Amino acid sequence: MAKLSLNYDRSRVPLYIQVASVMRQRIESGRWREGDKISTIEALETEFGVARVTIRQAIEILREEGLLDARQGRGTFVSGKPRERHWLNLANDFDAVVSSVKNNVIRIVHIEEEAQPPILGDNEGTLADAYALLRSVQYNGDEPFAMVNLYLARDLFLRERKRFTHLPALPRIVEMEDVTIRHCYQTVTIGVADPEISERLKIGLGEPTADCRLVLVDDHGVAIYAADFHYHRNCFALRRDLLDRAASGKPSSYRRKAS
Amino acid sequence: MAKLSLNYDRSRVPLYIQVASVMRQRIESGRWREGDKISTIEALETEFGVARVTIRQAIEILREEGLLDARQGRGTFVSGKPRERHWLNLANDFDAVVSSVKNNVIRIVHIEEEAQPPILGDNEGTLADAYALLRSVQYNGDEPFAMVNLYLARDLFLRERKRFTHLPALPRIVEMEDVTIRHCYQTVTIGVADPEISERLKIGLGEPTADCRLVLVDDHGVAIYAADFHYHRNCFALRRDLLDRAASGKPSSYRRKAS
DNA sequence: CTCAATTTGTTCGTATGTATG
DNA sequence: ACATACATACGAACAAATTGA
Repeated sequence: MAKLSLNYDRSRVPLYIQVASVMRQRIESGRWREGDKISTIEALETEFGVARVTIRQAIEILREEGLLDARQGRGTFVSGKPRERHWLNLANDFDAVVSSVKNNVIRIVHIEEEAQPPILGDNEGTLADAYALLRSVQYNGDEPFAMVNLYLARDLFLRERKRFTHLPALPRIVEMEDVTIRHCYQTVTIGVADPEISERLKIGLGEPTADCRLVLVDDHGVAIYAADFHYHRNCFALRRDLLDRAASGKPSSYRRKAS
Repeated sequence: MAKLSLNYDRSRVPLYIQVASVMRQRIESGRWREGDKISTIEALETEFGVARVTIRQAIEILREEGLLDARQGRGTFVSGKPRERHWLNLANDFDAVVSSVKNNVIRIVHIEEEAQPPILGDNEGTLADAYALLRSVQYNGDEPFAMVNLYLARDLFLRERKRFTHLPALPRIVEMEDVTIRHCYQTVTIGVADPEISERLKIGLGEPTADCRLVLVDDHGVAIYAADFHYHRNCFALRRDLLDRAASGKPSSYRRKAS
């Protein structure tokens, strides 16, 4: 492996933190299993191309996290696994989105009844006349795992102000008989925590998040609902079977179509 | 906004880099538009709760990236946007995956004909007898944007060793008449760059990546193909319309089902 | 039991980076 | 621009614990 010091310029993050990240990854991925003795400090020194102290600093970080246990004269051992990750599975169809949201424990932390409109992408419909902004945090027990900025068409918001300020908006919108949802655009990207997200999710500024945008477009082409879900990166996963067309009538297995 | 110094403990990343991340985000998101004069250093000092020099260091980073232009006596201006992001749209069905892979410019960088088997998830089928490991890098022009570790059932690999060592494997597997693909499991998570990825994608160690795992299971329940795609986070996006059931016969709009 | 090899723990000196006021 | 304090990183030497011959 090339010297890390060369890669160092690329990231500006302190070296020992970079090394710790990689080691944590090795434990998570199972490459280093619980109970294993990991390479000696000297070996890691060579592998990563950094000084002894730097390796020790990285080990110290993981020791504080309970992942490593270093014993003088014996070696360094894997003493635990990171908390289970990726327990949140992003819904893969509209019904699943609605029902997953329905059971969420949310806390509305900020409301603007007359907010700046959201910035819409190319194919995300046209803006409504006005929007309300509802900012909420979603909890799993005590742990915040997502922050949501929801731009809700103001006329819809005003119809049930009380309700929208306390409960998830999506199920209510679906219930409205005079609202037809034509499209539900979903975009998943990787973002970084701004001060607001950092504060709400208790993560570091600039740390990555899974950003999931959901835009509902009605039969007039208007984006009546535009929400940005910022998920804690550790809980986020999206799983699907690209060949599961049970609902679509397509064959559930694949053979070549033509020669 | 709370003092940044308070959040600092959470991330261990140098303060001025955190500040730079937030400023970059503001430019990307359009909150600071090109040509705009941004707040004075004094105002930023107050807003972020950090020292003057720290703000200046952050501005210097963005100046090197061509995003900001500081003029003595006038102020600091937004002078550009980050390179267009999220140009890569992850395929949403199996055919799209195959055809997107088909046109990829890849370079195989490492081969193990008898590799350790991959670690499979709960519902990703059973292991084949043996696997070959093919590591490749995908390019967009000169820019590497993804690194792939592909575990390919060894019997398949041996059938066309030459071909598999030069061209994307997936299209070839689909062509094989005696291979039936029953499932194509896809899992998207956020990972971090290990030394290998860091080196291949020219990004910093520990920086986030979009990790997309693809597992093909045949009609015997065997995982004949297990690939981990590690995408550069800036190019990655997943876009879909959760109500687009054109192919499925479901209604293409949504009204409530029952009272 | 002792010795040597191995491995982590500790300390020094030096240079540079980060952050404040 | 300066003075100050602390963090990061290197290399090297030595101390202490463990292991096995």
